[in-house]
Amino acid sequence: MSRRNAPKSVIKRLPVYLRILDNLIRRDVEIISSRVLSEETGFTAEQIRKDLAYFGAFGTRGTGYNTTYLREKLLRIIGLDKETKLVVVGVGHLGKALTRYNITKNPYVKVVGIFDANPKEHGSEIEGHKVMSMEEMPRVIKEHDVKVAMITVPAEPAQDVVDQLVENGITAILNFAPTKLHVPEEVHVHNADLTIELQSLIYYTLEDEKKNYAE
Amino acid sequence: MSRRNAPKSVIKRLPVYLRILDNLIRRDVEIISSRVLSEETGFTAEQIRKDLAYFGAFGTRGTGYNTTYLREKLLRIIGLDKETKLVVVGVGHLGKALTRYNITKNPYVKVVGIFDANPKEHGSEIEGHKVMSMEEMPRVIKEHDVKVAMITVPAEPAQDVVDQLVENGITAILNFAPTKLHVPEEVHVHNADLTIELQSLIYYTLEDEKKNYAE
DNA sequence: CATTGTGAACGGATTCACAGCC
DNA sequence: GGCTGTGAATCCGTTCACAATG
Repeated sequence: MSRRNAPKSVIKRLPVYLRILDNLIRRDVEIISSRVLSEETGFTAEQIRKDLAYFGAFGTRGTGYNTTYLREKLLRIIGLDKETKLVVVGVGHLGKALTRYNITKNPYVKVVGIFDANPKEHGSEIEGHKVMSMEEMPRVIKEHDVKVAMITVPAEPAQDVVDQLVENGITAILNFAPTKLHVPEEVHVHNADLTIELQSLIYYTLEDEKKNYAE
Repeated sequence: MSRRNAPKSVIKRLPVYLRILDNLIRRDVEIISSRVLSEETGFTAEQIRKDLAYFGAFGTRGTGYNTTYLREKLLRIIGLDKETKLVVVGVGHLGKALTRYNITKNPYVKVVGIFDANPKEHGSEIEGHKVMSMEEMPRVIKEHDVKVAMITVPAEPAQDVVDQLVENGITAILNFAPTKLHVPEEVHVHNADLTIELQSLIYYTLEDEKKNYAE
């Protein structure tokens, strides 16, 4: 069955399923029902079945899903069946931590270039990877045919950095800079904005205090 | 006009508006139309007007919105008109970086406690704040009446940490641990999961390669 | 008979279109 | 005239209910 254009919300859930399956397989669980997946993920069983059905019929009626088989299908669907190359731009505290996290914890992803505008950082190492100058970025992206970038620069230079990335062939950007990025339609941006998450969370702490907002 | 129960999607956009307003005010812009806000945020002008209308009529027909006035309203709506106290649990590389980020970049938020299970971290400082043992957490939360927590512990201990937080009165959790947290209905969790963001992004890099997934 | 896979019904959020107002 | 505020129409994702099937 071929890929129908699944909604974004579905795509965001696929990595969750993958993570649960990894855990189950580690515990030698071979079969899993949508009901149990539901308990593990917090999504409804119907939703899980429908999500998977966007890409094919992977289960067995009356039984459930084979964990190993489903995991392999998900890897293929998400695009993790082959290693994804990644460049990182910006190595402040957060950039360093996130880069380290990706290098050590994300087996499906390979960091092939780390860049920063600050010359003081050039040549320093993060988990054995040297930080390079921005000038080297185009060469590295082309050399490895990189499509995915993570940026953790401040808000001000972010758009300029993104323009350079897009110009050199990047089509997917994980943005930690606290700003809206403008990119061509074919380029995908996922924003991971700490401040927005935290502030919208704070909203709910006063949810029950029924207050007035005009005057 | 009083707060009607606005959808989650609206709440997530409020901090975006706030950030744009902060920038505009810094540039001495006094009036802004929903159309220009639309260009700055990427949301449609109608959506912006509707979002704001959930909380009141803050604009002037024929003119637009007064930036300073709207900013103040938004601060009040989100709950940022008074300082929000925050505790942090887990100070690995990522926890340290995020804590630093909050202390230095988030003026509306005040970190009142940083905790870690690892005794080696106890007494070490992050931007002048001492890291404490988990045993001190209940006291600090009660002393400051803290409602919001950020957790950056590994997946395994995350649920246990969350249970402790909830037990001590935390009602809002920003979760960086790569796992689903189970909490009572009245507790709000926002997940900020790097791996999920990155993996779902990778999906889109192969969007155009029309492939088959069942064999 | 348990569980998947799926068309139909539902509901919530976005967009449309325009009335209301400065 | 221009821009906000908003009911109505639309779109899209979730839930429901059940047919299909190992």
